[in-house]
Order: sequence, then structure tokens, then C-alpha cells
Amino acid sequence: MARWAPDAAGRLQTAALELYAERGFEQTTVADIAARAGVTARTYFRHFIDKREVLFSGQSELQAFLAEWIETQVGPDDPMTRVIAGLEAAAAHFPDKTELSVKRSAIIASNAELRERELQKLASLAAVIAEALGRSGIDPAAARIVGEVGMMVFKLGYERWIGGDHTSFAATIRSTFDDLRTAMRGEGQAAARQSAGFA
Amino acid sequence: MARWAPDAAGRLQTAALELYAERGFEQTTVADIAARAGVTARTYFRHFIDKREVLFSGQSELQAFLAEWIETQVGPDDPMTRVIAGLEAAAAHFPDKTELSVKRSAIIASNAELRERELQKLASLAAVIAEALGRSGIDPAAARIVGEVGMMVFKLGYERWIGGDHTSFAATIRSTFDDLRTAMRGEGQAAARQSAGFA
DNA sequence: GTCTATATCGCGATAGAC
DNA sequence: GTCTATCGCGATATAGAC
Repeated sequence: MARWAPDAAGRLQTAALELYAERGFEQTTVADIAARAGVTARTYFRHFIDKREVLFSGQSELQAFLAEWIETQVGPDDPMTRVIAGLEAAAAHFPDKTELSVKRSAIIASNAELRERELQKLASLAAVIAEALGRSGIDPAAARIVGEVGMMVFKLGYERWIGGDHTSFAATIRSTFDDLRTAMRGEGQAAARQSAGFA
Repeated sequence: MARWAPDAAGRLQTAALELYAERGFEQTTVADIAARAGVTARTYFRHFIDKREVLFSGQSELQAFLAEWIETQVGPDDPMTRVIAGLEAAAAHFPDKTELSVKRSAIIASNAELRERELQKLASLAAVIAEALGRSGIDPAAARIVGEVGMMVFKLGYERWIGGDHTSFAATIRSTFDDLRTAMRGEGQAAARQSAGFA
């Protein structure tokens, strides 16, 4: 028999999610989490850099998938189209929406520090998209913008998906992007100004 | 004579900026900052919730200005146009780019915790824009999207302004938005797919 | 795994402003 | 007198060093 129970990281994640849900993030100490997972606080910090990070694994898989997808596409489509298609593909591979994922979102929403970490992860997603586009030969400034837009669509789409109805994540991404395009298009005054020679 | 030197908060901000620039954020303790400002660490925490917050005042003025501006506009322009115009107006009221503001940006860029806080402030800006639009009768979902876009334009524009050439902040905001519109419009494949019935 | 720095916050006291 | 800014002390937990 092994000296330690396997998958300490997994047990820590489960313990943390449970405790954060039960008592709230601030009322939970890292020592509590470690105890429930059957390890010491020191071991916790070997697996996760800080108290927040337990809730944000998975992010790196998404980033890797997207970067790979963006760089291996060969079509003549423009960067924005390519990134949104990549997000839809990634969304199709997402695990189903479970009670736990909803709970996780609620925990994050309830605490400022956790919301900050989530934003940092999203910023990192934007950077990954921009870098992948850059490696595909897209101009860096344009890549930066498209990375930000892609990230925003993912953020709003995820939010809608978790909070909402029963549509698939991929479909939610698509409709979010459509709504964004509509908002950007502008009507009346805006259209007039634009056709008057804006860019 | 007053019992305490006035403007403790201001002295704390100055001291913090100096020390963060001299030794770096992590190498500076709150006690150091307080000492240089002539108060105790306990007093520091009465003015700023945590070690990072000293670098992010000013944000609330921007938010108040924008909310006010958005709600008092009367033109028939669509929300996106209104928000960008508001950002340009706010940018026109910004203090000049000084050595200190550049230094402040460099400090923030050099530390992950500070970048997280900056993102949180920007998220709060997006929320403020969305709420102001909501109070102006705009549909909440559309307001949310426009808030996010406005925030992004501000973020990218500020970054370009601080990092770049000699253009005014307002002009930088405008050209950033133009670039965003160009990226969103999409060419070739994207245009074809769109006219094939996407939105 | 142990040791430690320090960020953060609660509490009670103090002194001047109004 | 009440209000407000500050101090000083003490406690706890995160996070990094050794």
C-alpha cells in the first residue's frame, strides 16, 4: 500500500470547494482545508500557490487547447472569426454544467479576492490568444485587441451559461458574440458618423 | 496647531509610490510606508483597505464622472457611441502624463497582485458604465456588453497612451476604438459568413 | 516539516475639533 | 458632550524561508 493516499491535489480541491461553500471563503483557513484532505498546510502550498488558486485549475487546459486550435487553423478567415470559432470548439469540450460548477461560480462571485483572481485568469487567456495569433503572423496590436475581445466573449458567455437557461455553452458563446457585434455596429447617429469617414 | 499633520492619506500615497519604486512592491512593508508618512501601520489600514489600494485612488473620480456624463447625455446616439464619447470626455480631463504616472504603471506591471487589483478596478468601471446605461433605459444585457467594451477601450487606450508616443489620451481612446471596430468588422471569410445569415 | 515575517484587523484609550 | 483621527497593543493566518 502506498505511503500516502493518492491525488492529494484532487482531495484538496474537493475539500476547499466544500468548505468554501459551507462556511464561506474568509471563514475557512488553509489549515482547515488541509486537515479535511488529510495533509498539512505545508502540503497545500506545495500544490497551490495560495488560498485562492484551488478554485482555478482547469484554466490551463483551456488555454492550451485554444492556443493549439488557433495556430493549427488554416482557413483564410480573419483573426476575430478564427478566435470565436476556437472558443466554440473549446466550449464543446467543456464538462457539463454541474451543481458543483454552479456552486463554484457562486463562491467566486461572493468574494472580492476570488473575483480578482478570476479576472487575472481571464487576462491570461486574452494574452494566450494574442500570442497564438501573433505566432500565426497576425499583427501584434490587432492580435492584442482580438485577444481581449475573445476573452470578453468567453467571460460573458460563461456567465450566461452558468446563470441561465439550458442552451449549450458553445451556442451561448456564439449568441454572445452576435450580441456584441450588434452592440458594436451601432445605429442612427453612430452609423452616420461612421459613414462620414471614421476608419 | 492641529494635533496631526494634515492629509495623512496623501502623504501615505506619496510615500508608498516612492518606496514601491525604490525597492519594489514586495520588498516594501506597510510599516515602512507608514513610517515615511509619519504615522503608524494601524493608521495606514484606516485609510486603505490593504497594501495595494494606495495605488488605486483616483479611480472613483473617473467612475463618478463617467456615470454622470452617460446619464445626462440627451442625444439620440446609441449606447456604444455614447460611452466612447464619455470616455473621450473623461480622458480630456485627465491629468497630464507625468513621470510619476509612468512610474506608477511600471510598478503595477511588475507585480501580479497589483495587476489583479487593476483588473478589479477596471471590472468595476465596466459595471459602473453598465449601471449608468441601465438607468438611462438601456436593456441590461446590452448595457453589460457595452460596459465591457467601454472598459476594454479604456484599458487598451490607457496602456497605449502611457507606453507610447505623444498623442493626447482622448485621441488615443478614439483610435483604439476605431481599431476595435476594424477588428470586429472582419473581412473575407467572416464577411461572407455574416452575410450568409449570422446575426 | 519547522520557523518566521508581516499583512490585517479588533479593541480601548487619547486628544483636539465642533 | 460628541465626533473623528490616531495610537498602541495584541491576535491570527497567509506565505515564504530554511
